[in-house]
Amino acid sequence: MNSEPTTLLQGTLDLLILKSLLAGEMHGLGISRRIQQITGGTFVVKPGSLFPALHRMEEEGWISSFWGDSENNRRAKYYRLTKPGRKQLETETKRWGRISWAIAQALEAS
Amino acid sequence: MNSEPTTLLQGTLDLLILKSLLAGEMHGLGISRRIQQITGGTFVVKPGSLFPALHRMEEEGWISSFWGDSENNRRAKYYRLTKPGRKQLETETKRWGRISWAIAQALEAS
DNA sequence: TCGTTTCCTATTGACATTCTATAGGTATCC
DNA sequence: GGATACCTATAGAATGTCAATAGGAAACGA
Repeated sequence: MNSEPTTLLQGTLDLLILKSLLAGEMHGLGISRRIQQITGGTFVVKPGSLFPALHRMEEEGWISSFWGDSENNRRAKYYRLTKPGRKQLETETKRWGRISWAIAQALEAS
Repeated sequence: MNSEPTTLLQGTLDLLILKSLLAGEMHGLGISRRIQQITGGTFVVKPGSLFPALHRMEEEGWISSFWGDSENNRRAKYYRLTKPGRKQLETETKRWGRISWAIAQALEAS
C-alpha cells in the first residue's frame, strides 16, 4: 500500500479490505479499486501488497473465496466476508478509533 | 510500541518522538514516558522499539544527542530536535492528517 | 557497607507486513 | 495476430517493531 510516494501503516490494510468487502463480494482487483475509491484516492494498494494480505486473511478465516467470472468475462477469485471477518472488522475499527484518538491527543499537546 | 496488547503502525513512532522533543530536550526514557503521557496511556514504547528508532532518526539528522546527567543523577543521553527534525515533524504531521482523513472516509463509506 | 531496587542505555534475534519487480494466462479490441 | 487491459500470483528485499536480555551506576534500606 502507498499514499502518494510514501509507505504506510501496518495493520491498516486489513481494515480497508474488510471494510471494502462489507459492500459485497468482490475479486482482488475490485477490492483494490474500491479501497482507492473509498479513501478518496489516498491509498493505492498494489498486487504485491494485496494478494499476500488476502491469502493471510483467508488463512485466518476472516474471508472466504471462490472462483467465478468477472464483469469482463475473465476468471476471477471472489472474496467474501465471513462471520469472524465481520467480528474482526469491528475489532479493527475500534482499534483504529483508539489509535487515531491517541495520536490526535499527542498532536494537540503543547 | 504497543497499545494494550496489540502491535502498532509503522511510521507513527517517529511522529510521536519528534512531537515529544518539541517540548524540549529529553533522554530516552523521558521520551518514552512523555509519549505515554501525551497519548493518554495508549502507546507504551519499549526500549527495543525506542532506541533503534532514536538511532535511526539521529542518523537521518532529525535529532542530535549529547551525554548529560538526568534528574536522578544518572548518566543519560539527551536528545534534541534539529532544524531538519522540525521540518520532518511538520511533514509527518501533514502525512498523518492525510492518512486519518482517508481512513475516516473509508469507514464512513457504505 | 552490603544487597536490592530503580534508573538508564543498549543489543540481539525473531517476526510480521509491505514494497518493488516480475511473471503469466486469458479475453477483447483493432 | 498483435497490442492492450484484466486478473492472479510470487520472490526477494527492506523496514520496523517486539520480547527478551544485559549491564552499569546511583540511591536506598538495614
